[in-house]
Amino acid sequence: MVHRVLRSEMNDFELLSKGVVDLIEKNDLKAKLDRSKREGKPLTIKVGFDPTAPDIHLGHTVVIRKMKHFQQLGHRVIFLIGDFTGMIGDPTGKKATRPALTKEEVHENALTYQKQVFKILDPAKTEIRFNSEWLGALGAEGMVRLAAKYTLARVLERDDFRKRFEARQPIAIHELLYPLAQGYDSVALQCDVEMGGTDQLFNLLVGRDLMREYKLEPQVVITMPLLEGTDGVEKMSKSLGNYIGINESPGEIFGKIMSISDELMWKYYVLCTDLLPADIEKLKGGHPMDAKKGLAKHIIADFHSLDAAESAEAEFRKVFSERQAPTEIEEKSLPSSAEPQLLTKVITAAGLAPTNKEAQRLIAQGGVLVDEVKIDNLKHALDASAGRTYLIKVGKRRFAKITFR
RNA sequence: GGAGAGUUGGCUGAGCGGUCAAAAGCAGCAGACUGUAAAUCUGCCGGGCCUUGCCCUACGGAGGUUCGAAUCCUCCACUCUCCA
Repeated sequence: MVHRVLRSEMNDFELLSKGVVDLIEKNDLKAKLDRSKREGKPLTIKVGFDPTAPDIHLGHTVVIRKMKHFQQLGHRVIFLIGDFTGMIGDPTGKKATRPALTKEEVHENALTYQKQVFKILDPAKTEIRFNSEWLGALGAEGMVRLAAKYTLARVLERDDFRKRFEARQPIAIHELLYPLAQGYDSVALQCDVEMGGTDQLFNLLVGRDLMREYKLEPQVVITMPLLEGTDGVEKMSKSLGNYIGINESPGEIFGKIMSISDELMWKYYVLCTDLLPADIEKLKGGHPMDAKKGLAKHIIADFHSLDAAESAEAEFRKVFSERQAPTEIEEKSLPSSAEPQLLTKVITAAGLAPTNKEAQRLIAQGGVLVDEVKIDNLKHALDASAGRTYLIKVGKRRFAKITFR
């Protein structure tokens, strides 16, 4: 419904270029769109995904949302899973090379991807492909021939490589082959458009060059902004722990959205909702907290439902604004004993703190409430006879109802 | 192949042979405040122990020197630089 509004108020080119960072070349895209309309032939759009991280978060959805826009205009969208490149493994940093994925794992991950990605994309209009299909067939000889089409100097133009090179950090040879392999995907699929985050710009442009080498019409390259994670600084990623996964519970998403800074919220509005730019401007006049709640609800409605969004908001108000216990509290059973048990031990046993030491700190800092009463005595012990139940609150948002049995 | 530099806690990055569970910053956690799990301020930030202290594990790996080693020596692994 929202996208209908978008379409009716923008022409195709405007919709497709909304929010993009790079669009190379504008005129190429216009020409392709015109020709597609004239000949009734949809364009082929490719976006590649890493098979090792099948948890889709909001950062991924920025590009996926753009894929959806292409779909809405009737184009052919290819969700490309980089199983070949994934099998080689990307040895970033000092850690050992990632264990190569087996075929089974790759397919399992692909299914996980599908389940999530179809919350945004239209399954009927999405083609899922694996690049091992053509890269595997290339063989060593083909790979060498492919490598012959590019030079080291050109590869080192890539900012990422140059920085690492200048910082004297290791670069393994096969990493240099990555852009080539990715570019070859475009050759094999004869893409009209390839999209990615701004960090992908170089790889996408290599695709353009390689297509020329193979006498194909070069693809249009579109990059989308990278979405900062909940910390507001680093790009959203699972390994940094600053991500909001689309499979997370409504309550979790709501809280995480509320934790982003006021400034960052507007970027999320542009990139993670289909609201019209004009409507977003209007929101800026209101109270930031209301705008942020609205954002959280939009996002939850996309991946869960409107109802879920409403109840997540109610729950948030209850727990954080009114500081009450949440409606649903995790229940834990612990073995009873005749002797009273130290609160610190109980907290750790209930999984509310990772270690005893941590539990002690939490108590010392006044972060622990038992049955709504603050406990600041490290040696506080609970009557642990069978049947006793306590409501323990640790910090602002960790609750557990524990029962001794 | 030769010469040299380096490897420290989740990350960045200091560390004179004892006063090092290891500076500082970031991240994280807690408290206060508030408009939110925003911002700001304060505190905490390896683990164990009914804990004012004691014990265990930790500075790439394995040995060694020493009363004592993150700090010195040897070997190994890995990374980088320069020369070929």
